[in-house]
Amino acid sequence: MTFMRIGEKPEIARLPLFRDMDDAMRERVLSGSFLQVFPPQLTLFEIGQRADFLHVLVDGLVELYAAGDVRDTTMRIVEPVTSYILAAVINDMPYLMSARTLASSRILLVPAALMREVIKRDTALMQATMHELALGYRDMVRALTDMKLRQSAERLGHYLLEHSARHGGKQEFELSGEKRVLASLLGMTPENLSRAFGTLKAHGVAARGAKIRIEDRTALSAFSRPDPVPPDQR
Amino acid sequence: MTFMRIGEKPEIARLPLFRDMDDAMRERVLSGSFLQVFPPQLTLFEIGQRADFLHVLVDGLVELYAAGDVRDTTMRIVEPVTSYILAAVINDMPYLMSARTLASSRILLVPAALMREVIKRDTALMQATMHELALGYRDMVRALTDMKLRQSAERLGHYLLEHSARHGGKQEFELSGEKRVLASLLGMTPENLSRAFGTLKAHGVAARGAKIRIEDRTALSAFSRPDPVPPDQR
DNA sequence: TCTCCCATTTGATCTTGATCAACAAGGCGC
DNA sequence: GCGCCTTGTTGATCAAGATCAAATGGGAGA
Repeated sequence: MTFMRIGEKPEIARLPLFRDMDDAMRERVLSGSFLQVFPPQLTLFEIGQRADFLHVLVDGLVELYAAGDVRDTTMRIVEPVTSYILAAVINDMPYLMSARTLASSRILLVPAALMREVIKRDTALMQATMHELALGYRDMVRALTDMKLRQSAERLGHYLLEHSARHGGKQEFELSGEKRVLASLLGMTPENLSRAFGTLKAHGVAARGAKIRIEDRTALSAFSRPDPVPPDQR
Repeated sequence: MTFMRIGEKPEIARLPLFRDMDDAMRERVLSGSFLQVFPPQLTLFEIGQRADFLHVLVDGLVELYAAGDVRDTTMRIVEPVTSYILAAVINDMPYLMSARTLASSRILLVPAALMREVIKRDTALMQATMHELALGYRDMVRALTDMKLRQSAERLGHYLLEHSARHGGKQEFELSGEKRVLASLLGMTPENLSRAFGTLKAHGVAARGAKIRIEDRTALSAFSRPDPVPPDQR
């Protein structure tokens, strides 16, 4: 649990959330926050807790998941550099999801009360927060329709296309995180994820371990029926 | 298509979204908007369109739905008095859902550009918008976990408990809208919704047509496994 | 009041994905 | 290098929900 005051974090300042705000205000936020390193597989917070920090994943990998009585389900896999659980912080409400690190991670912890206070003073930050929440809302709308309208292999195909697009559109890339987590994110069992990869072989996807190659983007796209509305520009 | 300038709409002014803003600014928003009456089953807007108006349902019933190639799915049933599609308006992005009236409805149409302009000028409105979006985001998180973790009869049970709570906690109430729409909202077929009502008979729910009576709230709650986090206060 | 129409319900069967079981394949410590 | 433990894959069966088909029933209009 190494604590350290923040020095210069240009990547954080470049985040859409903090980009447009007043420099002095940003400095105030950052100097009131700490950058902390967490080992893999560590629970960062639990569902139901009062939101005490806004998190910004600087480096590593974090899983957000919700718990039922019987089993958990992965809601989101957070890659750097991204903030998360903004909604709970804004409204000073309990987390709806738990979080754990999937890899050793560097996370900026912004005290929720500080965040709320600065938001009230800095209009640019408030506007950025508003935009961020609207984008998050739209992501969730897409995730829900995905779950309701597509079947499992289609969901996987869709995920691979999006994931590839988010990482520079390369046709070859590596999955982030374990397949079991991906399966849970996509709302299926690990067994069925395997079978879904099998199905996608016939639709332009070559997979060996975590290495994925999209050999026929058109075919995959046709199979997984992309959203009618293109992804939001961020 | 009856257009009318708005006169006094205290219920709209009382909405969380508009409640705290400057009176003159609110007047500006309202006088730039129209209150319009729509017949039932009319499409209000289609997925993919640029968001041109923020909607506030004053009276009636509206369905928001997303379309796949094969079938549609209901995303939300909007009851008065509530605003909707705020996220698309804020970010000036295309709608992710289509909307249709389920009953004859009176809807306040606020031009999106006007809304965005006033938000920039009125901090209280911006803050209210931010809160609203955060709540909407949390609703979607709940909806997604609901879909991923509960099976169909449990989803129905959960819906009935929430619906009852939202309508003053009465143990007897009427469903809003047709059952086919409810089925789609809950991510099942109308046939299975019928069967789900059958299942719930053994868990404290009496249904005759659209009239529902929750005879044993404890049993129903135990069966449908409520969220670990209680519903957000609005 | 009587029909007709359409939403809903009920029943039978089919499909998808979950579960259970066993096996393969790496990666890591000793 | 060797075994061991975790992760992923494959196969067989099971359960939930979808689909197809047909019957019921309630309400609006004649």
